[in-house]
Amino acid sequence: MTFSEATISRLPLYLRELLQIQRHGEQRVQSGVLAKRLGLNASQVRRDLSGFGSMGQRGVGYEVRGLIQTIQQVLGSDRSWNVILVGVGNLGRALSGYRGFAQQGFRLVGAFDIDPSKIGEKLGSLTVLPLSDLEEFVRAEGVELAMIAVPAGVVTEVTERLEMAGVTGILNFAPVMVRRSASPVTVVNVDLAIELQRLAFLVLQSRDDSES
Amino acid sequence: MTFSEATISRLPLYLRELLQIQRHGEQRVQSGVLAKRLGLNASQVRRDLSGFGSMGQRGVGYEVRGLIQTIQQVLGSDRSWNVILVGVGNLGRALSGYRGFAQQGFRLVGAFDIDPSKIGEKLGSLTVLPLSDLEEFVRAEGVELAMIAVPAGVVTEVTERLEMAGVTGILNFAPVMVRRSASPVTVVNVDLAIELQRLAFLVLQSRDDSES
DNA sequence: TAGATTGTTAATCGATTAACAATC
DNA sequence: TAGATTGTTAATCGATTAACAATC
Repeated sequence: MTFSEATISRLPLYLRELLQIQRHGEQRVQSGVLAKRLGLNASQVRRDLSGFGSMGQRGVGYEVRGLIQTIQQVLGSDRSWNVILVGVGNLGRALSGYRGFAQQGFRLVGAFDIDPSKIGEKLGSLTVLPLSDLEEFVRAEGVELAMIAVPAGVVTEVTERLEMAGVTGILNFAPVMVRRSASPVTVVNVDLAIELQRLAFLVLQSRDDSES
Repeated sequence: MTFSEATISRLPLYLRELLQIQRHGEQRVQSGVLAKRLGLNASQVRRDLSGFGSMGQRGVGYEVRGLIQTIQQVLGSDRSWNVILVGVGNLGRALSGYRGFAQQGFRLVGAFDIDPSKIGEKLGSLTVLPLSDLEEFVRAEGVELAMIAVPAGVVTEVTERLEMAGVTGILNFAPVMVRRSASPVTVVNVDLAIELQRLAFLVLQSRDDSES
């Protein structure tokens, strides 16, 4: 069971739509329906899904429940992940309250900050801990993933400490690319300003198109 | 001056690195340096940048200042955009305080919520306005872009209202895909849970790799 | 001139799509 | 059986990369 880069990036999208379809009470879905909802081509959807082996029935479609289970298994959201948050600013707070995470098996088990005024503060059911507790906590709780929402200047330091402590994946929201030298840590960078920039560019482009 | 999809998605990344390089005091940069910083191939960088016409000097490199200006122009971040925020929950608050926006020409000029308890609240220098003021505000202030951070259930309604009011671009942070029928509005969807899912998958994959 | 690096071509690689036989 | 939809092939399209002549 191996998938292309492009297919992998679409699996979470399929999963989201399928969960929605399931909530709607549908038991089956066709490639054409999924394609339309996601703005893709039906052939593309069938090709993506065929990576799972035979999941569909010709003339009928795909069983929603089965597809969901399989995709969740591939993505690792059939199991639970212990996640910590480093940096309890505005963005960190937003992340800690984000509903979507828990639904996909991500359990926020700890939150850290360096600012003494924030230590001890409540974040839902969590208490903000000092950054100095980071390493011990990661080991004791078996933390695998970390979200970092700290100022750009301290990203490198925090990343290194997480790495040393044994975290295996980092979701970085600071506007600097985390470079991992030759370490075994996987990093995904999310830059909100870049998304806004992409939007602005697309808007300009669609204006040009409609003029010509 | 026309760019491929793939190149466009990299332009904001080039811009970010170039700004960093400039802050460092460097006046010139080579394709190989940019490539390394962004994890790309040097040929790819040269090919991307060659879309601007001749910006580099053989044997020397590219002038940082000139590249920055050109990319900003292409992306539309050489001018200023009026942006509003709809939905002042945790995420909305985080977005309103995000430093990166202003730096790239995005001016947050208004914030809206439907919850009466939030109306009148201060958000930096802004005051949260009731959703009922949306249309008038958009027209009066010449708002072009909107960020929406509202519950999934009201995304469609909010989107339609923004569309009718004349907004041309929407950055959607709610975990539902905004579908634009045949409207002229450009939408970019950002789903934070999906990024965490991608991370988890990549972590699983790197474990498999290192085992085999 | 000698060394360095661009700009661009041609080759390769990967992803999308149309089409249709297989089959429910 | 007739209608529908999958799974898969082959064709197309687009993006990446190596290589090197052009030129600073």
